Amino acid sequence: MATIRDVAKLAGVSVATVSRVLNQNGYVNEDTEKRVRKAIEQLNYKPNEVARTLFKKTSKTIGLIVPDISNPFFPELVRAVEDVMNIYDYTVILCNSDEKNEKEKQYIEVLKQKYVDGIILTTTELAMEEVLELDVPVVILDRPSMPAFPSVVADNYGGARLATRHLYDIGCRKIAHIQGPPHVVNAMQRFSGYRDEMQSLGLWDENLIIQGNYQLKQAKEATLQALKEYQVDGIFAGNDAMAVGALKAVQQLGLRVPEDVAIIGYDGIPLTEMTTPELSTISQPIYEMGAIAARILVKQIEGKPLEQIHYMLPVELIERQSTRREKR
Amino acid sequence: MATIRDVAKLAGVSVATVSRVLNQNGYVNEDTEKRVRKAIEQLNYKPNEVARTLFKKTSKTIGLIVPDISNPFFPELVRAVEDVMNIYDYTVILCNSDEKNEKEKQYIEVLKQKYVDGIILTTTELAMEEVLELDVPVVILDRPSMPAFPSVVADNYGGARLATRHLYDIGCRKIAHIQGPPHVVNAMQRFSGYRDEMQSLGLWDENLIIQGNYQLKQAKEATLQALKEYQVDGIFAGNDAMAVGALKAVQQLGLRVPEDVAIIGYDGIPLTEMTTPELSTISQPIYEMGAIAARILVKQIEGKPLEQIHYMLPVELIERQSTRREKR
DNA sequence: CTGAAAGCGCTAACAA
DNA sequence: TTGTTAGCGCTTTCAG
Repeated sequence: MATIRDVAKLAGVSVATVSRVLNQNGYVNEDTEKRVRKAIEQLNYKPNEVARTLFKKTSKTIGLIVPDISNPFFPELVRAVEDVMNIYDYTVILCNSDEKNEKEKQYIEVLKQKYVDGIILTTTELAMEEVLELDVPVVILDRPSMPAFPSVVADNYGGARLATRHLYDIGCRKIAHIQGPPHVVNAMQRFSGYRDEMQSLGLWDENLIIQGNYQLKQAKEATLQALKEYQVDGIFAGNDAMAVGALKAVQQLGLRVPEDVAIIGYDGIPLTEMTTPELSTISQPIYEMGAIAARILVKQIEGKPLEQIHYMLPVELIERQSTRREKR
Repeated sequence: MATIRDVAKLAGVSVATVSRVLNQNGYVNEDTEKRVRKAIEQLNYKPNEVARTLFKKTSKTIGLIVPDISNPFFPELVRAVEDVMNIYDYTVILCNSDEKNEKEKQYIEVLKQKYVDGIILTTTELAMEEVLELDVPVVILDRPSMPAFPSVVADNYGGARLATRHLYDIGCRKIAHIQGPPHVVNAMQRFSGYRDEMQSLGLWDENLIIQGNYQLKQAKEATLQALKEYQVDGIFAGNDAMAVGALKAVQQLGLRVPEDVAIIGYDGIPLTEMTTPELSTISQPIYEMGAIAARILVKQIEGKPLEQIHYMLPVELIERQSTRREKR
């Protein structure tokens, strides 16, 4: 590995001069510049990023903390972040927190020690103070929590009302909701949307709430249980995985989807097109959420003003077979 | 951010001494050590990783290059790598190559400049030379290609034979194969397994080969086409996504799965449990593959000998509804 | 057992 | 326009 000294020696100039041409910074004679560039070429010299980082305290690296990349909601989000950061020559360190406060803190510590230029955080668990005392730019993604930071989220409340209303529109009157984990903010927002819509339709009934934890399996069991005790003709699941669980439960009981029970999920992950029947869902602009988060992080890093601090992206009803009935 | 100088000053010792207690390296008087530790505590001092990296040329960071994290095969693999590296205090930089040589080269360049301690590579496209002249440890994951490097792969050939044989065992005689992209080594190995098994069963027929590209959509179209032209009673898809495509095609033609056409996929991603009927598949130990790759990378980094260079992990037949018929 | 000093590879004043 | 110099924060000889 050639260093800047080697280049300087070969070109017959000082390292300062080489640094100047490297960073297009300060004046340098045209001829000298040519010589330097030739030397760089010859030695195939690439500046050492670590040394640069040590001096400039900026690493062209960001940290991305997600609960669990193997949860099918996150890969697309991560991909979007990576794509955009890549454009701006940033590299991303991926961290899986499992929503554990302990792991998050640890990661943040490590990231700081590595001089990351910013952090994108997808989590709710993190105690405010921890993040507040961070001296790097932060963007909160997907799970709204701290108004103090820029954030990118989707319209969970509105989406939930939309889903509930859709089930109503196709004729459902006993609409159950499989709820996500209570400590996850977006799950609670979806619940609120469901509740408000049900109340305004005059259909609200506490017995229609099914406890889920965003996992297929648990949702299936809970739905099985619920369906035995209570009659329902529509299910709005808090995410797509749970919608699949509900689908399996309904089918296992010998009921038809959508004729006997209509089902709609939430998130719009690719999986929803793979079931039979295909699942209706509220689709979030996952890729766009990640991309915007990345872009506003870069803006912050570059010290540019954000024209908007909190992004709430619209969601969209995707109507598929699992809710396709005659409208009344 | 406190530096080692601050600690030294507060403890009334030289930085060298502080460094010694930090790295348990060299002798230091017990009392002195106590004073130093107290100072560290008081200032909440954390050594600056970047400075350390510059000096030691080791960053406690590795690069992980995958084709595309949003392809459902990779999240679990990535998760495994992250989990294991985390245990050894390494951090992972995630890179999506899209199997593009250009992007891979670029990433490798960047990773080298950041002094990563090692690279895990999931790709076939990379020209040998590029990687060969890397001076950091490398592990090839999932896609066998270069015997020069340690690798972790699954038994693609054996798995394909197993799948084909399974379809035969449940009574299929016209067994089609949806092939993965020709430039992907593991797709070709699976094809070989299929071909050899079919030949040894005396069922080989070139017309039964369907061209796929590992994508659901394309596989569905191709299968639709194939089914119209040729009668088949079993389909072995080169991966699970294509198996879903095949499933959709078969269902669209009004045929029953598994009665008319049995289907088996490959990979064993969670998705296979979510379809109706649930898909039989050849399950690869995805998490384990990632974990082993990470472990042997660490071993290499630490300069320890590998007891084995090439790992070929066994696969497993998972029998689900899509092939559940009476055996004959 | 401890400190002084050199240097990892780069950048940024400050002079010249 | 260019070179000299002093660090960024850490580790490691080498003396003492």
